[in-house]
Amino acid sequence: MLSYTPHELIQVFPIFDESLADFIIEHGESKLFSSDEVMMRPGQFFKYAMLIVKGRVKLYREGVEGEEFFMYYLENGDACALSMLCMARNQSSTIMAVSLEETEVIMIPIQLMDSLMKNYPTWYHFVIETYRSRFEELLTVVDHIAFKNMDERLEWYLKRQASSLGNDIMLTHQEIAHDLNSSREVISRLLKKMEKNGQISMERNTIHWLGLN
Amino acid sequence: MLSYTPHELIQVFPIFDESLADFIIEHGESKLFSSDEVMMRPGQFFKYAMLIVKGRVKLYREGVEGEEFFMYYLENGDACALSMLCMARNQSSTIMAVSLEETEVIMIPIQLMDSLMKNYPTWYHFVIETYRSRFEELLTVVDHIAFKNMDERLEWYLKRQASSLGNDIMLTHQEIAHDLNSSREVISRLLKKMEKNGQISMERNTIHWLGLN
DNA sequence: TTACTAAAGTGACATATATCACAGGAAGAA
DNA sequence: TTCTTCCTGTGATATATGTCACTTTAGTAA
Repeated sequence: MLSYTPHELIQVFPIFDESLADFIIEHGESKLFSSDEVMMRPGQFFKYAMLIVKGRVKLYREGVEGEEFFMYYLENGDACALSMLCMARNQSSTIMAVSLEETEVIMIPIQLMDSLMKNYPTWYHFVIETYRSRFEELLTVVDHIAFKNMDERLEWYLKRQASSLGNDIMLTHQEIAHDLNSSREVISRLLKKMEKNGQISMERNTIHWLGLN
Repeated sequence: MLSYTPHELIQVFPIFDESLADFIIEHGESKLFSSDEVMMRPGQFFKYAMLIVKGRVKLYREGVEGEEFFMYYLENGDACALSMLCMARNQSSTIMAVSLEETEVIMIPIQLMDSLMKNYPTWYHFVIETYRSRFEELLTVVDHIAFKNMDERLEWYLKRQASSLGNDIMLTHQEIAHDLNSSREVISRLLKKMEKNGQISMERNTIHWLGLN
């Protein structure tokens, strides 16, 4: 039993209708993650679908030697597509999800999925839309690593950060390098170029996206 | 009205139950693609979900300058996850699907999706499984281009080809290079190495996967 | 057979990115 | 303040891959 009102829920998940909201409030469980908690880790087996009510979650792929590769953020109104793949055989999905801020999540037990699907058309619309948007996001990720050089990838990365977290991007060069599976020096040099081009300005620990193009 | 018997359909799509098979036979449309036909192209808007009954389809991503990047094959029993994203706004999804052999497809008009979802639980299981498997496949694709060097990617590529098309891989170095968005010379050299390592043997137009590791 | 074409092999060089080594500077701790 | 640590800048060099130029080979058509 959740402590939201249907109205509150619908504000975050506009696709939901009243009856679906009621059902979720009745049967969902609430969970609060503090900042920098690991919410999902490689090899984990999921018993819940997770809906993000508030906060921000970073999803990234881990390489066998501990490399990281940033994929996307989940924010309020999003669901974790991967947690919905929970019914999958317990294949070790090497994906990591980490909260970047305090994050409020609704957990929906997997046993309820079938009944939700059957009885709440808006639920499956929501699920399909979740898959669709993540799928498309993944495709653009593939595009960038398959076809683009690091300078363009960095630019795209910063653009995404800016649109999600605001124009003051509080990340070190090292962190950006991690996310792009590159090295700090390379990123520093490319950032320098972008600064000369007037696309960004830099401070210690922060990059200001000037968003001129 | 399709010319399959429910039994035939269920053989190809084992997850289907009798009533779903009946429904699809009654309302689906059949389409035959000959070899090397473009089945889906960038920017296309879909009015059908496509199920592959027979044949083989190659899905690849196209870069802005005409580069190619192989993603996966669809075979009998598969559905095109992307065609199921049809309800999506008409965003130009820059993906290409080309038949590699004569390919038999069932087309399900998009208007039927809601009713299928609602009335046939096995249908949404099928849809979810389609998404899930393609999503996972995409994730491993991301892994490889993000973390691996060309030699490992080539090896993985050949392994996938072998498991899908058999151990005699009838592709030229040029074609492989295209699929990996690399260049022929690089692929030739790496193949030479693999031959020395005893992983493959080579003939003109064909690579024999020896599958020793 | 001969001629032609597509596929494959190979050396030389170009480029992007990774790596190493180190220096300077800013922020925080003592 | 001084010390220390972390962030950033930068040159030198290594490596993987891409590109160019050319040769060799295998199959095919005449």
